[in-house]
Amino acid sequence: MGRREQNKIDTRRAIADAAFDLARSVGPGAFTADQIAERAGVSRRTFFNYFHSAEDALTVRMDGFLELALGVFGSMPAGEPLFESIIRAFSETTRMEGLSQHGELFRMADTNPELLRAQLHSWERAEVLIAEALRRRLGSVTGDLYLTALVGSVLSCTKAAMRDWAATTAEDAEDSGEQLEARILAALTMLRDGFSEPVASGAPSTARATHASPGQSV
Amino acid sequence: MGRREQNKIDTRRAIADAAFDLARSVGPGAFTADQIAERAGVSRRTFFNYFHSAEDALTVRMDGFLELALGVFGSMPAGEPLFESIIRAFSETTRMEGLSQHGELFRMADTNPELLRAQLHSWERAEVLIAEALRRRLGSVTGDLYLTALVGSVLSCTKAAMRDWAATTAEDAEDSGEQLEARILAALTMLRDGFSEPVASGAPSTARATHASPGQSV
DNA sequence: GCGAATATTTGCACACCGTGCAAACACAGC
DNA sequence: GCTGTGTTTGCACGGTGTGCAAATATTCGC
Repeated sequence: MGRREQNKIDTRRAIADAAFDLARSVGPGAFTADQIAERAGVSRRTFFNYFHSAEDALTVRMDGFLELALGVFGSMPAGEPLFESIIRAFSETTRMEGLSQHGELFRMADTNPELLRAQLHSWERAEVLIAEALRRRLGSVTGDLYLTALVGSVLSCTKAAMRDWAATTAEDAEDSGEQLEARILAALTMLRDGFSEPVASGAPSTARATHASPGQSV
Repeated sequence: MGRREQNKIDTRRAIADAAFDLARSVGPGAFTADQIAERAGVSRRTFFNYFHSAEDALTVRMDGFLELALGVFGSMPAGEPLFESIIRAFSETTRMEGLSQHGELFRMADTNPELLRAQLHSWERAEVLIAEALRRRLGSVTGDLYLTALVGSVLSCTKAAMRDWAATTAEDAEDSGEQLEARILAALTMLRDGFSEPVASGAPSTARATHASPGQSV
């Protein structure tokens, strides 16, 4: 990798880290682009070369999660039932590092509309990318509506799982990753089963529905 | 209704209309808050009393659609199968007036990130409201994750339907409303059936799956 | 290594944004 | 009318986001 590429990656990371540190210490929305730039050791102008706004610098991690999921999905065997691949792609992605930061960022969005919007945009971008990947996999037999509705629903369920996880799981829990994985699995299973019956709430992770239902041989 | 209330409603509408007119004539993102205010006959400061940004003034119609859907849903018989109510609530809402503007706004979002974010935020707000309504209806037997995943998926499907509709349907088509209704019905039916088999694409609206499947007696 | 070509960073300028504040104004109720 | 309350307005101010050109860093051919 050339010097140029590496420098850009480093700079981007430095800015994102500075933004996250600031958000953590003074709260989201309570700091300026200048402060981020200063802490990252770049000029204000350079900050805006990398991100459109302070909040955008906080979606790098979320983007990373979704890109990783997309990558994992791409490496699934093509013959595997569709929902199998989807579920495994997202639940395996929970084994990535730095997951607790995601929870923190999710919670921050509750008190900061701009950050929420930036995160929603991040999901939206992922939706487009995943829809494209899925189209390549399924070919042109499927309708656009089917494809986009499916991808949107999958991401909505994943989002709901992460929200629930962020809201209920202690930040430094030992089994944080497993907690998230269980919720993603649960939500996507509900989706595959058409939300047919309401699922009792309360303590999650017990009696997870893992029974691989028949059919689903897309 | 008192003078005060009526004035606020009028002002809000005047601003929203001014914003929409401007977006239509010069394009989204190509006008300032000052211009909206001037056209609406209020001061710049007053504009910001009503909306946080120029783009926010363009989500009033979308908010209206979603609030209307929520209202329709609330008036459904409580004993009706859940998906019946949901599908009817959204598809009946397509009979509202001014639907073509929604299509226009959807398309505008393709070229304007800020508008897209504002619209995503609008859907997000609706998601929260609908989840609350659903919780009141279903009681506390359902888990939070089930509820939020369901609502998110339903709205994702509706969103996908509107996107497809906005992209493929002529703005001034006579049967524009029916076109949208058919797509919403199709997408929500896919969801209810767990996206079990890929649906062939191409010309929509023929052979719509209307068969009321058994079960679903939530 | 050296210099030309190319990419990135930086400072500057500028229009615009979003909000606190207090005065002016409009409406409601008595 | 007169008073209390809610709304609009102008003003000021710090912050945002971007075009531009000069300065700086990296790459590549030689």
